[in-house]
Amino acid sequence: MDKKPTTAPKGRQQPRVKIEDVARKANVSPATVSRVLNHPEIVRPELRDRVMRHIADLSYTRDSAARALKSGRMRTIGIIVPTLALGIFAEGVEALQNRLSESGYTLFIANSQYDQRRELQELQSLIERGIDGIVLVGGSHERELRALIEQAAVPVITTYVSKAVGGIPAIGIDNESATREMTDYLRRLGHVHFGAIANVVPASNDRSRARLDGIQRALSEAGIPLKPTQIIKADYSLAQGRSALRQLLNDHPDTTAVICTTDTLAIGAMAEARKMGLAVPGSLSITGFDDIELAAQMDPPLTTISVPAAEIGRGAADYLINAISGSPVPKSVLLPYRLVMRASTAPPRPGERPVRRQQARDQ
Amino acid sequence: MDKKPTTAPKGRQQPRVKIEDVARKANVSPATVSRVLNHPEIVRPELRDRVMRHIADLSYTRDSAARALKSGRMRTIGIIVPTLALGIFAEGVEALQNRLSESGYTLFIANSQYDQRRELQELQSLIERGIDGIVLVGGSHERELRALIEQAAVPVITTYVSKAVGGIPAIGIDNESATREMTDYLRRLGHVHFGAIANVVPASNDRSRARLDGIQRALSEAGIPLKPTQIIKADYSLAQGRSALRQLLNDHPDTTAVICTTDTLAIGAMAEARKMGLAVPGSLSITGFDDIELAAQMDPPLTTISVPAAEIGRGAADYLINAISGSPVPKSVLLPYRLVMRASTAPPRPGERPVRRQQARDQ
DNA sequence: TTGTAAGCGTTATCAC
DNA sequence: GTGATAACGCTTACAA
Repeated sequence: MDKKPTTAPKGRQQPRVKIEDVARKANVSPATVSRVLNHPEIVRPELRDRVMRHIADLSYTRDSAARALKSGRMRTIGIIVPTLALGIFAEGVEALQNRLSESGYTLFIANSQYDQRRELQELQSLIERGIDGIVLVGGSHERELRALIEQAAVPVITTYVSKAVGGIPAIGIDNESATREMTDYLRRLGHVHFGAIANVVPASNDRSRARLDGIQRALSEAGIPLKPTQIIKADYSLAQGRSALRQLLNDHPDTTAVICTTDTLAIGAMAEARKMGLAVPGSLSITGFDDIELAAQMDPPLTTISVPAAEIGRGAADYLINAISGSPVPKSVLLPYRLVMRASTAPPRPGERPVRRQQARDQ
Repeated sequence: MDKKPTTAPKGRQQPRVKIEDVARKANVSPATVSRVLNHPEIVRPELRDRVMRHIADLSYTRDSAARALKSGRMRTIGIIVPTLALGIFAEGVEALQNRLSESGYTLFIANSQYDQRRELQELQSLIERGIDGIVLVGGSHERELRALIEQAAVPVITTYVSKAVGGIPAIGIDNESATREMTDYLRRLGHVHFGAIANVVPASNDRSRARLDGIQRALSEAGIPLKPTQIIKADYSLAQGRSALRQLLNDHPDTTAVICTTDTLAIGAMAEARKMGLAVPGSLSITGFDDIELAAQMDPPLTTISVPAAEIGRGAADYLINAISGSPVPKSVLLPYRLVMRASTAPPRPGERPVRRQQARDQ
């Protein structure tokens, strides 16, 4: 490790060039320079050009702190994600940032590690920074959060869910409806013996909760409600997908379809199935959620729900930019998901599994 | 899509509570309130408590723009990553953010999409925002970048590489040495027929370039230099890992070891090998780089290089915090990587290959 | 059309 | 130990 210590360059040593310097060089008043920058159309073209030249010459840039102080606007948005480790959030953040950048906004990022207490602290810190808008994930938050946001009078939007909760507008998909649809699809394939693997740890993850609800309701309505032991609770790691499948099949060897609330869990489940010598989808259908890049590349490719993360990010940016400028904004934005049927699902094959199926589907 | 438009709440409508309000309520001068906040130890305890109570009562928070204007410090760091889609960057960013948050700093995030021109623009925007420090990735940048940074007199550090380039200190691993070690390891296993799959698209990716260099140099020194057709250039997608392996084996059917500069490429290569009926590691050894979560979960688990992304992020934070405060900082920080030997590598089995290959093709 | 000048909210430097 | 006061760099009435 190269540790030769040198003294760091201390902050701005050369005093920053300011508007007054430009004004002096251009022989105009600071106000004119400011106008050239902010309302070029009201400055005489000839003068404007001269000023602009000097601005470029001195490579002058405005001090954003001073601007913010004067205008009350930071041109800054904050986002708090549970974690960046999940590609789905990373993708949304990236899209958000790109769109904001186009509009001259900059993005503060913070992460809560799925800890609502910490989310509140980060929000506090963001608000103190004077952000003009805030992006959250999901609808499950600490009590104080709403008061904090209201007091700061900062526009807010929550993402990856579709229903406004507690007055906070949302942009995202209907998670419950998505897993309902997935469940129905599997039912139509002929499956009767289901299992669910859900990343409902921690409990604050309301997206996964909704996904699990969708599965449970669809099956209840179909008259084959899930028993508690048919629901394996996990976090979002691949390893837990593995152990969850093992546990599920241990308790319910007749399972023919496993619905996971996350691709990562599904991929773990697939890996375990392979290890157990179970053919997918021959002996066991497995489904995921999110449609991460890897899903399509699995062997077999994973049937899953595609979540429009980039659109969510862009939409959140647009929402906030409009809200800040006082433009009309929707109460919430429901984005479509897509059920992507690939090769990890198929009709169950009666007879081939330990347990008899009265299934009528042909192969 | 729920589109009922409502009028957005416009910016701060209630005037923000300021230091003067607290001062009036507490019957002290604004200066005292400021001191309570910034140097509590020099204020009479009794007075201090009273002021603090009123601060809490009004839930007063300091205006960061005004503070920044006065102090010249924004307590803000910026980072520009090529993309957030790569887990390795997301992990580093998260660690960076966590450490900064502990120290009262907030992180601006921007992404360049591997476009150096865009990196420069984002940097410009960050500097205008008055950031106190900047984190970059890699050592390959636009010409103007250095001048910009120097002029702004902002401490900077580049990450995921270990050598300071052009006066910009670095924190990360020695990528070239890592692949060298990987290559040597495979050589010791007995491999002679190598192939490399490198994500050297786009060319600005100097980390991958260094990784490829490591492979090439190690093999040159061993007297078995790689032919151009033994090097497949790719981007960083799994799909390209697949096609790269196919092309490689097409041109060089006798290949027994494939070194990839990225886990994702390696996983793609493994998937393709399986599809071609090639046993890994029996017929073909495959290695990755990064040690993403999935690597250990593959079947077989992937031999790879573990990159300490979280340490890089934390280290970058510490570096900048020290640099900003004028504390001594190292010229660069070389972090150790780890060669993680798992089951995707084994000694070559001469003679067994050609036959299998044919069988695989015919299927 | 351009210049003058008054703040924006905070903190540091002075007096007291 | 505490209070008045003067910046920090910019924008915008208002005046010219």
